[in-house]
Amino acid sequence: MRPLVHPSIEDITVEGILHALSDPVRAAIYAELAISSGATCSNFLKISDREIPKSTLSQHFRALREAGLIRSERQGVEMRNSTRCEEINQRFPGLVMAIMKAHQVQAEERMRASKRKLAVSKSRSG
Amino acid sequence: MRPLVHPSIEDITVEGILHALSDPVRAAIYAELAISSGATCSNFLKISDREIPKSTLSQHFRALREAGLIRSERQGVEMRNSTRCEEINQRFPGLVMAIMKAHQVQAEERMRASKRKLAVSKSRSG
DNA sequence: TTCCATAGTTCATAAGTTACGAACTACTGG
DNA sequence: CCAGTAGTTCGTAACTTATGAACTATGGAA
Repeated sequence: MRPLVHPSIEDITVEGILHALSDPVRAAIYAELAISSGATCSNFLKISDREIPKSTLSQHFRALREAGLIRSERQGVEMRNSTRCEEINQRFPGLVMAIMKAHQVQAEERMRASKRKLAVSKSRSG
Repeated sequence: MRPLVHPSIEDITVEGILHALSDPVRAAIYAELAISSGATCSNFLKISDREIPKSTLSQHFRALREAGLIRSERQGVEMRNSTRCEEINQRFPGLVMAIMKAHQVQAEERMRASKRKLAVSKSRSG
């Protein structure tokens, strides 16, 4: 089994970061990790109402890791993941924060939209 | 020929923006447009020392347009392109600016790196 | 008009990327 | 050593992207 690859800070690219975070599942994983550092992969088998197969999840973690966004370390039988946000923020100040903030804005909008929709369907049926 | 698609501001997604700007050619086009608004597609047939086939370029413009990053308008025989940065900045404050800034940091680093390399090869040969 | 040139789009397809089930490896406790 | 849990790898099907060739759209000249 090949060892985990973590790019050194100067090998991290903007393209890589953007690509990694342009996937909604990976963005959600990253956001969650930013809050609760040290989570394992299988903590995310269910994310935002979707079941993710574990092989897919493994690939998502690899993508985040090889883009330089997270660090993964084996701890016994499981994997502890944490963000590399301080490092990245030093190299690309404000980048990751702006992206996370935008994702949050969007999540809030979607929540509002789904509430509106629910209200409309209730008023139609009732 | 199907008409140009420009998403309305509320249909623009963070995923879409990140994906569009995760390609170095598209990021370069966008950066250039941010400075010199109104450029045409064929202004970019050569970008950062690379020849881009015009069909490929057309697809890149479509990607930027459908992600909501640029607006394209036919003007006579050509297409005038401009960024939608004010709109986007209203919805996702700071996002696009942070990305552009990061791309710039990286471009500067690469320039420094290539200069160092050149100096090394000169000192070896001389 | 008709024809030509310029600017860009579309289409077919080849090349590359991603998703996911099945089979694997790695570690732990009994 | 075995069983169980956590995660990885591999094969392949599905999707995406790049590009040449053929097309559309527009404007000007004959």
